Order: sequence, then structure tokens, then C-alpha cells
Amino acid sequence: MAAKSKFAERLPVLEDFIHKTGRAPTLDEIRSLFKVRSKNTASIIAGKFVEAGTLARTGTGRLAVPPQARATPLRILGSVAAGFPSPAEEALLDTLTLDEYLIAHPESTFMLKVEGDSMIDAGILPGDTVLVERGRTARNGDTVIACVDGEWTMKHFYKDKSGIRLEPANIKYTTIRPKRTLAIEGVVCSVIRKLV
Amino acid sequence: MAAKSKFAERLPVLEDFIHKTGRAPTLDEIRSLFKVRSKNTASIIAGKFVEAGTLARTGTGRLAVPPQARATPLRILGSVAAGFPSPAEEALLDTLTLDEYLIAHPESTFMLKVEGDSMIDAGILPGDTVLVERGRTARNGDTVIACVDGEWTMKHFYKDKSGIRLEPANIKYTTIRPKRTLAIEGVVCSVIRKLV
DNA sequence: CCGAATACAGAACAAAAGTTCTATAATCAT
DNA sequence: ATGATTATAGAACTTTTGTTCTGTATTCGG
Repeated sequence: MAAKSKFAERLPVLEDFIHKTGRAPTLDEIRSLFKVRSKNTASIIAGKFVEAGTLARTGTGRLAVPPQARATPLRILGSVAAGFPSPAEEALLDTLTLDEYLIAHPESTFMLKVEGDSMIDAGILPGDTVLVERGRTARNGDTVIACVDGEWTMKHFYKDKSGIRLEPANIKYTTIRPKRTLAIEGVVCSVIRKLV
Repeated sequence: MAAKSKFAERLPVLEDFIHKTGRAPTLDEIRSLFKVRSKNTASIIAGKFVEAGTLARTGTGRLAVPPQARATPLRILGSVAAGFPSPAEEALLDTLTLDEYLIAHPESTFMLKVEGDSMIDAGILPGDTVLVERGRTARNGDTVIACVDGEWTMKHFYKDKSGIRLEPANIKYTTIRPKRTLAIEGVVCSVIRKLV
């Protein structure tokens, strides 16, 4: 045996559906998702997923995405100096999801891991993750992902009368003035560091 | 005139519902949301929101959350050195939402704006946003939000035989050994910097 | 092989969700 | 004031969605 249980087989398919549609499937969609012909079977399958917490139900019995799988609206506090609000104030706080905050163009945005310390003086450390928007036009001072003479690198972008130059944020490295080929592949829109 | 249009008045209410439930309302829910008694009215209101892109429809006419308002699964590239994948490779990329990546405990996580340069040597700059998890136990080396003698501050946390000390990441400031009161209000889980 | 448990099919059913029709009130420009 | 436009109410109706019942395969341990 050790054959994967039906449940385990179906779980990733369901998760994929939720990712793609942003909502829970209906029983009919479960039928076509798992190639079962009976609504009863679909209902039983749905029940298992609800039990497992992969799906939830609305007040009227419809299938829904459970809270923990949803985009989290984070409460926004003022500043470090202000500290945490009292429970009474907390209800008044504005909320924002990280997506809303950081991603303007979902189709062209990528996550990229930072290697090396060439941007360390700009507070971009090795191991950080950056969100890169592809196809965006770089402006002076932007942090860009560029391909210079076949090498991929992250630098500050500047353009003046004498052409384009790429400046690292680390005195150990020197400014690059591309000789042969230069492609600005994307602009770094945000920096993310996971601490714990 | 200049009175807010009904539509503009209702928009934040709807957005709040979507935020809270993670799904689109039904016509009946629209009725109670906007205090209208007719299903027809609700249907018309829904139509307006669909037109405006605030809501969408499933293949069977049910109301849904539109793609741009959903959690965005970002494609994960390897590292800066590897550059961007070719279109052929792109389909194979793993995806992750920022929520999945950064938020372990949604109920106790807050966004907080960084003021001051006390953590600058740890790559946390003024203007950055940090995600703070409240109620988490701090471990040696963690970055914490603390309330020392009535003052809110962000520091590195250390605990040894002589007690707790809070160290800034900036030589301009000195280590704090709390005299009267110390409350570790939260642990900084991640740092976010929006560049463009 | 046998019985129990599980998975599935098919159909009838009940409830929910959305559409459409008619009619009344409110608003607004002229 | 008047006609046009818009917002709303109420009800009938269609479609979708989910439940439940009955019966048939399939699997699995002994």
C-alpha cells in the first residue's frame, strides 16, 4: 500500500483551484475537479475538506475559503514611538493587505532572493527578498535588476549626458558603465526581510 | 450638491465586507449591507459594482471577488545572479503569496512604521514598515518593540545572567538596561521597504 | 470467501441566489 | 410645475447549490 489516500491526492488539486479562482468550488465544480459523477460524492468530499479546514461554509451552507487561507488584512499602527493601541482604539484602525500595499502589477511582479552585499548601504542585505517589477521604466535613483555584459546584478540606476551608469551601494565596489550590452530587466519595488 | 454619490458611499462598506469575509456578498447580503429591502435594488447595485470592477461574476452568475482584489500568488525566482527565467521556464516556477510568506499569526500581527535610525545598522531604515507579532516570546537577538519606562522603542533583545538589555543597531545610541518598567510588546517578524 | 466499511452513481428534494416584471417614490434639469 | 431619470419595493420566476435517500461497486481484514 502506502498509496496516497484519495484525500491527499485531491488536496493539491483543490488548493490549486482556490489559488486560481480565489474562491471555494461548488459541488458541481468539485465533480469536474475530481472526475466524479455524483453530487452525493461531491458533497461527501466537500465535507471532508471542511472537516480538514481546507474549506469552510458560509452561514447558508455554501462552500467558502476558510479565514486562515485568505489574504490577511493587517491593522496599521502609526509609528514605533506611538506604540500599540488599546483594545478600544483597535477597532478604528485602518487595515491593508500586503498585496494591496506592495503589488501594483501582479502579472509582472516577481520575488527574487538577494545574493551578495553590493546594495548593503541602501539597507538591502544578502538573504533579503525583493519584489521586482518587470518591464517598468527605470528612473534616476531606482534600484534595478540589470544584465550587464551577460552578468546579472542589482544596482542603482542613473542616466545622464554621458550615458547610463550603475552604482552599487557599497564602497567596496565601483560604478559600472556598461561596455557592450545592458538590459534593465526590472525595477526593485520593495525589499522584504524575514527575521523570525 | 457635492453630496457623495450613493455608489461612493457604498463602496467602502462593500470593501469592508470583502475584507472581512474574503468573498463577495450575495444579493441578500447586499440588501442588509445597504439597508435596501428589494432584491431588485440589490441586483442593480451589484451590477454597478461589477461594472466598476469591485465585484466580478462566476461562470454561473454568482458574485465573486475580482482577480485584482485577490491575494496574488507571486512567482519565485532563484537569486539575483540567476536573473529572469525564459517564458518556457516560467510555468514551472513555484508561487507564494506574501501572506503565506510573512504572516504566521494573522490575528496578532500588525504593521508599524519605523521612525528614527536606532536600527540602521541592522538594515532597518526610517520609513520602513515592520510586521510585528504581539505576544510572542522574545529570544536572544530578536528585534523587539518594547515599552521602557513609558517610552516606545525598537531594539535588539538580549537576556543574560545580569538581566535584560536592549541594544540599538547604531553606534550613536547606547544599550538600555531598563530601570523601572519593561514590557516587550511584540517581536519584529519582518521588515518591508517600499521603494517605488 | 465473507462481512464490514468505504466510495460512488443516480434521482428526488429543499434551500439559496439571481433575474425580471410591475409599480411607486424621490430627484433633477428645464 | 413638468417630464425625465433614477432609486426603490414587492412579487413571481429560473437557475444554481447543497442535502438526502436508495442502491451498487470496490476494497480490505480476517
